[in-house]
This record gives sequence, structure tokens and C-alpha cells, in this order.
Amino acid sequence: MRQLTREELAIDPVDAAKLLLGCVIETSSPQGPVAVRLVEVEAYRGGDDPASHCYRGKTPRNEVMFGPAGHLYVYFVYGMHFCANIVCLTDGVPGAVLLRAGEVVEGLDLARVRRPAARNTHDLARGPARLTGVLGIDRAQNGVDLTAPDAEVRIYKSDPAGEIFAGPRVGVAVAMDIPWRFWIDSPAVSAYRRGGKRRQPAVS
DNA sequence: TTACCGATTCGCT
DNA sequence: GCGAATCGGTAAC
Repeated sequence: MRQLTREELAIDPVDAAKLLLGCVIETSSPQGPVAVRLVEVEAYRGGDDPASHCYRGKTPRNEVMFGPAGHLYVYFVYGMHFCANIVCLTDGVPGAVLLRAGEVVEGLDLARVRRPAARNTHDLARGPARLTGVLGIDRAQNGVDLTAPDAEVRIYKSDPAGEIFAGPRVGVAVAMDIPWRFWIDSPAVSAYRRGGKRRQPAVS
């Protein structure tokens, strides 16, 4: 298992999303390491993607997405959760891959301590905010270079992902016809929810 | 300056 | 299956 390089991640977000499936993201902390094998991701691309945070241009919040590929972009949602993205800037077009779900492969005990609400092992990192939860990622890790050998958060290439499935992104109302969500077979893949209104209205 | 709402999760029914 | 918790960015006034 070797660390991914910045060059490998400086590609189109859709290709980066497929590349990252099956890869392992690991965090170091005083309490110990936790590593997660990615089983579900989503691609976001600036310019032509209205759902992307960088669609409307550079702001202090999203400036990391306009920087070098291979860095971590962390943002705060719903007043209580963090979501993590891997930047994959190409040809000046900002893009990122949202880490949606994974399987804990190292630091299981610490992961359980960080997420006591999880019913079982597969629930620990099933969902973007849960994934940042087990890894201990918050605003402090925004902008970390995942390709640096001594970074507190790192990304490793692991076994080939196998068959890759695709579908519309979760919680996103626009571009529903474009399958920018990718996952591999795993019990840790999160449940699909349609975007737009709070909840999908009953079809009657 | 203010109001609205989101790349969500959890607990209760 | 449904609604609350909770706050920063964005757009409108």
C-alpha cells in the first residue's frame, strides 16, 4: 500500500472518484490512528456543475478547492456536521471528490469511541459526516496535503476496487441525470436520498 | 443587515 | 417514516 501522489489526483473529478474507490484514508491523532477504505464517493466540478461549492467562484470558504490537487477540503454543514473532499484541480478548473462512506480497517476501537451511536461496524463510516467523525476530521484539517508523507491525514492506494456502480448524487437537486456518485459493493454504502426539497414528497 | 436553507444525522413514532 | 438540532454562506433587501 503506497501513498497516492499529487499527479495521480490532478485529473478530472469523475476519474478521480473512480480512482479513489477502494483507497484507504488514514488519520493520525494523539489517541491513535484510524483508517477507512473508501466505498462511496461523489464528483463535484467547478465551472459547469451548479451543485459544486466552487461553481460561483473563489471565496474564503472554498479557496482550498482552487489550490493544488491532493489536498483536503473540509466544510461545515447543517450547523453540526463536517464533510471531507479531496481536491483534484485540473487545468485551472477546480474540482473535488466528496468522501461519502467507507469501511473502518484500522483503529476500530477508537472509531467506536468517536461514534458511540453506530449500531455496528458498517454504520461507523456510512455517510459523509460519519466518515469525518470516525477519522476525527474537522475544520482544523482543512487544506491538509494528503500526499505528504508526514501529513496528519493521508491517502493510500489499495486493492483494485472491482466492479464500480454509478448513480445520481445524494441530496443534490441539480444534474440528477448525470451519474456522478460512484460506489463499490459494500454494506457500508449509504442510503440514497433525493435532493431538492427536504424530503421527497409522496408520489400519489 | 437579515432571512433562508443546505453535499446530514439521530432519535422517536 | 418524520422532524428537530444548529450555523455559516449566499442572496435579497
